[in-house]
Amino acid sequence: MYSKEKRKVSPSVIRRLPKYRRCLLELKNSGVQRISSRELSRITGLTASQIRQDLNNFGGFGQQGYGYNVEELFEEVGGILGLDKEYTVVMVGFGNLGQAVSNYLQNKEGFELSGIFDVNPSLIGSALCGLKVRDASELEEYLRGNEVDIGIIATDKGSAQSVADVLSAAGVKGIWNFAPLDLVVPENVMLENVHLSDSLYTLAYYISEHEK
Amino acid sequence: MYSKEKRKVSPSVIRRLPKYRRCLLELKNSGVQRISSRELSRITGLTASQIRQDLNNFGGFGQQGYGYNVEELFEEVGGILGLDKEYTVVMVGFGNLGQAVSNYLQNKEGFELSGIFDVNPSLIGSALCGLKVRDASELEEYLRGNEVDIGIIATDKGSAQSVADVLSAAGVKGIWNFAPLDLVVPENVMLENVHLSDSLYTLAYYISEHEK
DNA sequence: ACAAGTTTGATAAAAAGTTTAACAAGTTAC
DNA sequence: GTAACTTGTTAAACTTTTTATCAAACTTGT
Repeated sequence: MYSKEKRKVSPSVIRRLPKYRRCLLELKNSGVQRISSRELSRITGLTASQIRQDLNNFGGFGQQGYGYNVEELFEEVGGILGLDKEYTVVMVGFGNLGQAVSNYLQNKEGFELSGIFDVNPSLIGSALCGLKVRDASELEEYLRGNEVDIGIIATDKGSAQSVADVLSAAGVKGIWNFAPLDLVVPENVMLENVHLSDSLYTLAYYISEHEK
Repeated sequence: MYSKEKRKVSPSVIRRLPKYRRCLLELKNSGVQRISSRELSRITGLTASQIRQDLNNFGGFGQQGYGYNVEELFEEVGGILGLDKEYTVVMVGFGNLGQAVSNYLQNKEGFELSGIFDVNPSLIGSALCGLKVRDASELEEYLRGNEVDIGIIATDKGSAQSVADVLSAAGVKGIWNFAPLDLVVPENVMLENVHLSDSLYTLAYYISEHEK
């Protein structure tokens, strides 16, 4: 087994990977078997050169004179993104957003929701998404007994950091944070934020900027 | 009225503005009246130089020897983001995510949800978020009779582009898209995406990258 | 009113990141 | 076998982003 140099791949490239994958899935579903960077360029709006260079960060998946095999490349990109693995997930905070995201996860392969936690007594005990909602105070104990890869935080702002601390201490590998603040986590815990307010405000900025 | 040069401000700066605002709000709520870029640096983790330069893209809000007035700067940043205006919003797609986002908007000042649309017969007619859910086929007509600034798309992938077309044709200023695809919109319509899958996959990437 | 200390706004320099261009070498297809 | 095609790779160009610096302006305390 040869170990490839661990050069860091730029964030811009990483953020384009899901788009490539989405695009390849559509091609695959349409029965297309091969695709050239030129064609992909036409479809995605990116330059062919950029597409080739992006993919080459991870290896040479194409063949001169032929292009890329759609199905193979789709799998490769999935592998790069870590989607060939199975992740165990807990949801902390089961308000509207937590419920929506939990539901969303039900249809996602590779991400298995194993526990749901909330502080609201009227939610605790109810069975939703096929799981019983547990009291948030049981989170720490639950994590001791169950290996969890990803913790999702959909609590309010006030509780989020302490939840993040508990999750981090328990050894989760990543946190998907929906609470509107900047969490502090150990550097071995990967943090990905979905800041709805920031996104909406950015939109408001561009709207009002555009009107000038 | 003097018109400032319309130099384009970099995206990185724009994406930091909501963070500044969040931070300033906390300071304001804590009763802090003045703040220097040095202090802000300590709190946010950004460099003082960068903070000053970010703010100076929009004007000189500080005063030498003093720093910034917290409340004033908070308002200024809000103004830059366009949060001093009122936006009329419609939600298209009222599944789990649409409901969660609608609920989220209820507590947001400046964004008034005026219409909710879905195709699901079991939802249509029901009153949620204080509004009656309308049949999605009425969207076009509704937009003719009501001025709407922002359209939120929380439909499935298949319907999203046609909804975007209807919204764009009706003259909305911005689209907040939650559907997992890249919409094509006229350049006078601002588009902001919240791609949950992309975000989750990015997290998966960094988790599996980190394990190597 | 003054001097010492503070802090901004602005400019310039440096660094980092990203995109594009170009082409040799390998493949395909006829 | 040859013409057309397309990748992987390198290098260059470009853009963006960050950091450093300092004169000018203000505050504060005496």
